[in-house]
Amino acid sequence: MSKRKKLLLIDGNSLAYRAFYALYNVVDKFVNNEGLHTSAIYNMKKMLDSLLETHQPDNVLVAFDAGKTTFRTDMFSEYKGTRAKTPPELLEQLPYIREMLDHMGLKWHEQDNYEADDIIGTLAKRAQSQDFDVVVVTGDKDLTQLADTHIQVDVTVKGVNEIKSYTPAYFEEELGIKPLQLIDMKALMGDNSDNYPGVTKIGEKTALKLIQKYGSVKELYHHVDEMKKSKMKENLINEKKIAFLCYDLATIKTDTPIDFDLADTAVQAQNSEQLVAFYQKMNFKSFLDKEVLDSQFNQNTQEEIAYTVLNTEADVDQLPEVTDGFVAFQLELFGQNYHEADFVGFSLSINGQYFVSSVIDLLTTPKLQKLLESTTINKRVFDVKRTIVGLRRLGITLKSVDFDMLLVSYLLNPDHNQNDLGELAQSYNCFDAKSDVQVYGKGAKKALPEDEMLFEHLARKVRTIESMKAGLMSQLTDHNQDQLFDEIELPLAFVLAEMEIIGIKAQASTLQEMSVVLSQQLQEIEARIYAQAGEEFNINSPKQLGQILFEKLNLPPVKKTKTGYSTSVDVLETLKKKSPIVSDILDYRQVAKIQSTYVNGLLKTIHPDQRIHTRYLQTLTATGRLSSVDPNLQNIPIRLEEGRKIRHAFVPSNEDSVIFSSDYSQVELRVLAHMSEDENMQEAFKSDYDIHSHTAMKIFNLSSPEEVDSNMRRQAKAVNFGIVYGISDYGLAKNLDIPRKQAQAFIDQYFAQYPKVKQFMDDTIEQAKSDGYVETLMHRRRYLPDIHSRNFHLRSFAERTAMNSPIQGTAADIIKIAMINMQKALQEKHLRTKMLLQVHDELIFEVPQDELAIVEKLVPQVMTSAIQLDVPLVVDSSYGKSWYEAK
DNA sequence: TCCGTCACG
DNA sequence: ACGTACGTGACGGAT
Repeated sequence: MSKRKKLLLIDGNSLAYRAFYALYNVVDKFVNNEGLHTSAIYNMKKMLDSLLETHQPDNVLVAFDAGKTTFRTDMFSEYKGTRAKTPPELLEQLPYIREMLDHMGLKWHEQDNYEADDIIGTLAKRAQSQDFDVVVVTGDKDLTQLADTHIQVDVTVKGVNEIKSYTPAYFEEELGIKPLQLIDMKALMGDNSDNYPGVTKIGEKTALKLIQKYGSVKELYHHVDEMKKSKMKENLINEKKIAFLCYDLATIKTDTPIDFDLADTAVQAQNSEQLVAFYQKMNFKSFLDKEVLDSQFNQNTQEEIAYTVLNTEADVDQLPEVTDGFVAFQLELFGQNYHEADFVGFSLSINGQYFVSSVIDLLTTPKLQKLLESTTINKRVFDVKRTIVGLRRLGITLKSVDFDMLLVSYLLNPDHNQNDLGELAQSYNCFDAKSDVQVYGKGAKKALPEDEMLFEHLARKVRTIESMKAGLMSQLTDHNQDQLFDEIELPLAFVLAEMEIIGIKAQASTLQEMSVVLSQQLQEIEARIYAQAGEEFNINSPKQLGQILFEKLNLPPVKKTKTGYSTSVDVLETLKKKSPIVSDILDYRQVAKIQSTYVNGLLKTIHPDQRIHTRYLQTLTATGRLSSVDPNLQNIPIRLEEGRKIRHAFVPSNEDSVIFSSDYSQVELRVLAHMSEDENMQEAFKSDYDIHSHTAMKIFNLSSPEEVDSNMRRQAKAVNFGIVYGISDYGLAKNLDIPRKQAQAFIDQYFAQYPKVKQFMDDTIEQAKSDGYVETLMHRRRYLPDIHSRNFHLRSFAERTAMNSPIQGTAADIIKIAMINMQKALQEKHLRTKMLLQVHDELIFEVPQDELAIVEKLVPQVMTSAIQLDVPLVVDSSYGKSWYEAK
């Protein structure tokens, strides 16, 4: 006897509502980083797990309602017309529930014109005839009409664990009718929540009595004349049509035209990798962290590690000679900022043996220093730049590095930029080393553990670096990224380390003088604002400011944020005319920003050597750009004169030098011209036209540059920017403050004039869809899983990202190559000129006067020849006695 | 720790 | 109908 298979049919909408309202009182506690509510997703996951556990189904289908209009609304336009709108906090979660089902290997379906009920009814019948036992799970009693032999309908009472199971027998016992007679009952009594009326004055009790007596609506009307005279009889006769309409409305379809097979609902293996990524996106710590990881550790860290502790120079002398040609090395620091963080210790692996120490000075013993500075023994590390800078503080110059676990992981997937060795390894399913948080704790509790625990942690780190190398390097080759790592990122780390170590001189006195002036200004503006507001309040508080502007002064609130009124610049700009206080607030904001972020902020970061040593994050951005922290020297003001003055504080080390700056002109558009191979665009750059004027001619259909006025050029410039960002009519319209139709017309005209740009954009999106990622010229990758999302917002975002990333990323590749070549050129020519900063398309140097003539030629020459494109690269340079004057 | 705001390319 | 320009970091305030 063959065992019947089991099919679980789930009413997705009903369950999602249950999941959502069960956590309604804590709905705001379930919000992920991006502000998305996650309560229903979270609870749905728990419910699904519980259902799968209980029923152990072979097949599962989760059915959803497709939309408001169905064949039932065609029959009766008010059908479900009184339903309250789905709360937005739930609505936004539905796409993610579907995504989660995909990751879980469960099929889901929705179908235009039909409700979830009809999909369920149809499949239930189909499965019944194909030797399945069917369980329907829903919160909606209507579905109980499906109960039959081998079809059981479970109606949720509370959660999913408390249910009422409807079988034909239970039906008979409970109501004295058969399941299908429920439809007849509904025809008479109607349904309030679905908003169809039934026959006047007939409710559940009367309907049940009538159906028990006559068996069906049809039979009832057969005998309606025989009924004795009553108001009810009148109603029944008058509303016969309604009764039959309601009969049809209540009937769940069992012949929905479904375009897939029952076999397609077989439960698939869940995709753990995608699920983990999904949990991370949702911030579902409980599903991810503790239990999962801890159990992994218990199972996987069985393998012990033996290590030798080095305490004295004599211990170091006992170290074996390196015979493998390489060592793994970890320099442990307490804190992120390696320019000043305390040393914790170090570990290394030599010929498969592990050595650890917390005596940092042992690194400067001749044997170890020689090892680290050796040009023949390769070093394998996690975060080479951190290691270089840290060691330099001890007077050691790290040389010959052939593997950086962090850098390689980042190139393989820029999302894998976890700055923590243990966590990164864990994401690759290597559970040798714990994360630093697991060992050191976090926040106020962060502290060094006992020696034994620390030493084991350090030993495991180097073992992890070693064990990860082969796999990661071979993936690098698979990705065609060997050159990107060997010739760009790895050498760049050494260049960046030098720049960070040198730092840039910042004159505290200049900033302090500014601080005095700014404080004075702030006080004056503040007084004016208080006078106009009629009270004192905290201008820096958007909440208090909103109350003053929009409640007390009754200015019209233009835009709202999640938490209240928006008081951002564009809002205030539109309110400027209405009240003079608005201009004062804008001024206050501007001055306060300069004071707090730039004057006071920068003052705090000046080291005793009078210099600022930023850290470039080489493994952070999704596109391949660098970022700069502690402090960020890539967003020093320049656009407005008041802020630009900050640049007066950045000066050369000595009086005989100048600050010299070179920047690429229109590098992203040139990259686009190259990558798209668009002849019109390439022609503009080859002929050295003003690209924005050129675009203006194209989109405004002009025949000569003289016809381009400044407004046309401004708009064309915005279009050019838009193109690089992955244009949309909406975005362009907002930026230019023009109607969307006109924005669309600009875009259409642009693409007509630069047809291969359009082709390039389309191809890039296609590539993202088929490969899952996009690439730069140097094969830097970015994965875009949301390109397949059925959520419009996410999908559109992924599409724009697909268009932008290869362009922004290639520009990043180019300047990185230029920086490596630049450093080499300065060294080879024995110049004293130092490269100090990089600001995405700009390099800043400190140049002794007597080298100025050379550098003025050398820098542009190196930058423009970094890569050979089909269009020329152009560099503009300038210099002065401070960064301010290098403009 | 998150949010709104604003500085840069 | 939906509802956004791409990439970053730091600050003060609110929670």
